Amino acid sequence: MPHSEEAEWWANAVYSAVQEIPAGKVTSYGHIALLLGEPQRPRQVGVCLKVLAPAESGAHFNSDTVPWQRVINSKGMISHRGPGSAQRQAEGLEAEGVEVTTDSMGDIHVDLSRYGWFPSRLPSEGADEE
DNA sequence: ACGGTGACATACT
DNA sequence: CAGTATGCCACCG
Repeated sequence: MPHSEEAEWWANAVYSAVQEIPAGKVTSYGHIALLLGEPQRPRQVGVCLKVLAPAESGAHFNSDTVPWQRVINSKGMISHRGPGSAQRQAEGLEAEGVEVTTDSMGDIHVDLSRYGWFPSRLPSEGADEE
């Protein structure tokens, strides 16, 4: 878990925003940051997902309640971090109906023009508050 | 304690 | 058009 209130606010905001991504759609780290009003912190979006609690942790936000797999980079590719984790992310997306393609180099692509979700504001925010 | 690294993106060279 | 630099900040050694 985060160690400061700032970090916790940020992580909370990131997870909430990610939960707004409809099933079958994907968005980018940078866009999440943009929606949160901090366009210069796409990396911290990734950091939050990296430190996201495991599903069995019982935390409010965990890898089971937050569709972290719907967040990819702005080029529409899933970067290979751990062995096979990118593959798992791709499979999860396919299970939601997102068509993914793997090129000869092993890079997994998602067609953002078809599956990209890039609203100018979070639907929840547009409704009220702030 | 401190510096390098990283689920990224943009700007500059 | 490809490589380099910078911002951001939690995490790891």
